[in-house]
Amino acid sequence: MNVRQTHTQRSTATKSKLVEAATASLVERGYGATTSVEICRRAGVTRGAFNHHYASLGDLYGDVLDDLYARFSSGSDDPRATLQSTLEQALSVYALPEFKAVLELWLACRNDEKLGAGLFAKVAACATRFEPSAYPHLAERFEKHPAGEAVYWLIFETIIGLALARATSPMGEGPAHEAVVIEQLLTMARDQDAVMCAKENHNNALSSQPGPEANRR
Amino acid sequence: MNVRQTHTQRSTATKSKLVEAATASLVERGYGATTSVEICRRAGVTRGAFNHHYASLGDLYGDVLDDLYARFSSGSDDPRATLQSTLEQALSVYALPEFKAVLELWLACRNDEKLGAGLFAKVAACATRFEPSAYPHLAERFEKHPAGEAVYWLIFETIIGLALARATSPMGEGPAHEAVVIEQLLTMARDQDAVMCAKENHNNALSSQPGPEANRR
DNA sequence: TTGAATACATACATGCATGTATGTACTCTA
DNA sequence: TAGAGTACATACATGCATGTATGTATTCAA
Repeated sequence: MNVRQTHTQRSTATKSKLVEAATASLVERGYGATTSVEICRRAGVTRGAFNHHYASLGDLYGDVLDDLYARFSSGSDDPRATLQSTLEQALSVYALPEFKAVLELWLACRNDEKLGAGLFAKVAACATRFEPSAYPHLAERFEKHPAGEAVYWLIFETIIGLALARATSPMGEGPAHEAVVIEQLLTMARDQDAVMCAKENHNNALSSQPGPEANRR
Repeated sequence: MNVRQTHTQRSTATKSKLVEAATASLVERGYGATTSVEICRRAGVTRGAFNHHYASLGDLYGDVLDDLYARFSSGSDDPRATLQSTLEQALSVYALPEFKAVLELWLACRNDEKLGAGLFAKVAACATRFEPSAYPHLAERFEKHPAGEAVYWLIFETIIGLALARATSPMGEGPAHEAVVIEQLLTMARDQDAVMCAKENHNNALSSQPGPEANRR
């Protein structure tokens, strides 16, 4: 029916279509409504094709998570990361519609034992990518400045909260107070960066950077 | 079979059992696995009883949300609320296992059109209970101190993030960094309270309260 | 006290998601 | 190029959740 294709070409193409369809369905309709029938309908393949490549939905979700994590953490290995740059990277990611797919799978892992058995290790492995240890230079500074790590985790949890707000809003838009919260986070990140930077190289950073306590509004 | 009971007594007792069973099932097994069969099994009633009182699961979830909101917001109408007291009230609530039931229903509302049609108004009405306007004295101060409202919303979203972390963890426990994040929030709340309080009654608050920039760690 | 309404209980029918089993066309390898 | 393996497609069977319809016991109201 199609043009001539190698086996691996057909396989990867079909699996890719299934992964994309599953992601889209998770975002638009949630975990509960994301059935194999719905996924195959979106992907334009039959359930036979799905069953040939994946033993269960959980298997497919494994590939979905791999795909999403790869998208989310691209470019996160900058060796000169600061709290501000880390925050800005996170901000560029959390508002993506696909983030809802991750939230759906997180909750599903907790709820569905069979799914969790297969996926939980992958979820846990992903979680380490968001820990400070994933940013060596940040982690190093945190050893001397525990307050920096506190700010890091505060930023992290706040972003998750904002992502959940988007995921639960009817059109996927952010809450009315989103901008002001982000502004607050940016201020905190910059202030803490200034503190940590100032103590590293004593007296040359303070003049060019705003003071650590600046809360301009 | 039972001792003599009035009609309304039997009704309220049965509905109460159904609400509790539904909440427990939402917490333990999530929205997807919370079927009418499962709820009735937990409640110890037949599906006939359930169908007699509720036209659908969505109707029951309406009562579930009412019950949970009543529990969560009890005592939130203190006229002398501060950011710190509001935060402490929130901290005493968000870690309750029942909070996961609310999260499940929030996401389900977004995912399930039929459910959302009936429940979304109720969810939105609940959301207003968490807005600053629900704390008149706080809202009044925020008019002169927009930064206070920023801190308020930051606290709000961070707590949601922490609640989600608990909801998605295998045993419902908080993340390792939970304590340090909460400590950071408390510091921010106290500092901002001091700022707002200091500007209200000029010079008597600063001596007894820690300075607004204190970040003791 | 008697009819009517309420509060259930039971049984049946329907729809849907999944799993499996088998058939077919294409591709690779020897 | 011929057999074998791969990549699907189709059909059937099963299980489960929901809705409905009807039956029964209890309570209420006149």
